[in-house]
Amino acid sequence: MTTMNTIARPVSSSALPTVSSIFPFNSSAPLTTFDADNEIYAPGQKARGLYRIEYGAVRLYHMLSDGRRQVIAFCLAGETFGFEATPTHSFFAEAMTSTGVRTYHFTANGKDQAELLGLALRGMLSAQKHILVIGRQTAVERVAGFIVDIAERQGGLEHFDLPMSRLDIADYLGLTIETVSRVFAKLRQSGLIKLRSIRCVEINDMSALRSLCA
Amino acid sequence: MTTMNTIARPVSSSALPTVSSIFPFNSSAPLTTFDADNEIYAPGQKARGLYRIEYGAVRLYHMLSDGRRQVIAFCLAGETFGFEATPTHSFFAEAMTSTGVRTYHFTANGKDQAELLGLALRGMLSAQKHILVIGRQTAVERVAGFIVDIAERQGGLEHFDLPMSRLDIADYLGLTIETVSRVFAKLRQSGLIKLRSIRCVEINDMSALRSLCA
DNA sequence: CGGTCATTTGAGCGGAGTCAAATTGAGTGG
DNA sequence: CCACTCAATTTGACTCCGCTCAAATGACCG
Repeated sequence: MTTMNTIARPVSSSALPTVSSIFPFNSSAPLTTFDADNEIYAPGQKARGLYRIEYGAVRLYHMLSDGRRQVIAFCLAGETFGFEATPTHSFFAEAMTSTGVRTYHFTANGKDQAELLGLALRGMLSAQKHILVIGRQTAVERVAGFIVDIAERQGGLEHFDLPMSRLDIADYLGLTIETVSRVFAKLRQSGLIKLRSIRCVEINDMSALRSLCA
Repeated sequence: MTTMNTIARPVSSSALPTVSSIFPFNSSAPLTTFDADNEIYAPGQKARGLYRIEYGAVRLYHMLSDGRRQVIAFCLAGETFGFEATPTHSFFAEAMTSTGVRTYHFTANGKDQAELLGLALRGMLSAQKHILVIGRQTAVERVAGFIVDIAERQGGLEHFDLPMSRLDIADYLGLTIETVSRVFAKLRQSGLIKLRSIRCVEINDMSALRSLCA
């Protein structure tokens, strides 16, 4: 049951995970499962611990009152989310596909604290880097960077499945679904990527893709 | 968004500061001073601890190779910055005005760890909220939210000085200097704010300003 | 008072958004 | 295996918010 959505996971220092992070503990909390698009938690709910994804994928997002949505992070298998600076959650967490998570609680134990601190610091850095992407990069740069990022987090294989829809990608990159679609088309027409299917991307020219990221 | 980050000095659980945070320790490290626009650290340099601002203000930013800049956070007096997920710094830190900072080092001591964790978590949340602002809000919403944020962090007075230039504001909000200037003009013409001087803002209608934040 | 730099204002452009229609594709049932 | 349905995605046409380029104004300082 460990490998369903794959994932090797060599954490290199340059490839930093999202808000979520590789979970450093051994443990065996009970497994909770969620179907696609089911809510794991919502803003205002009391935070009850950390969630480690056994299989599947999760989106964390904000929502404005008029419906505008901003996805903060995608968390993949092996990664951890649920950190909070306050006693209550600040975001929505939703399964993107059928997903299984284990919940963990931290103790005041020094080792736990140190590990949690590392996760929080990496989460902060990841969010800060995303600010640059959204604040100063063009649509092509954002999408190219996104593809490279997901490719690396999936283990760096030449092809991989996107666990998220075009709408999710758009809301993550601060774009619209149409723009994301057009950029994918452009990258495909330029020969940098191939779309084996709508959700399966094959990278033909990784270095060109990287140079597009600015 | 109504609460960009916010908040006056006493850190309540609901009130979170920027990347930087209110420093919870008593100590008396030596004071280091920087003139306006002087570098405190740069990406790649070895991180040597945390910096608490005694007076002045600091900007943390990213830079793309073609000169595009994204300010990640403004840190004001009393706040702390310099957290890193890696052994080296990831950003530029620069004094915005004449600034004095004290450097601190954390020990493996449990209390220190716990405090640092809190700072990191608040920094992460702050960055995540900024992603929403930059990814999904209009120019007017961003500037209105920014003014409210700074007003609250300056103590919630009816008027206050902006420690940063229009260019800094633009690079923080993912806009251009011209757009920031035009939005300030619009807010002034609408009677929501008054500009006592180019750097001094007076808020005439805080609730209208808040409702503009979306 | 003149010079320099920051900011504002104006005019026009363009990248990404909006609105709408066409196409693809995953299911579903016959 | 095929026909049909419905949702997701793609593509097209056009719009507009924020950007670019440029000039005017204002603030500060020797």
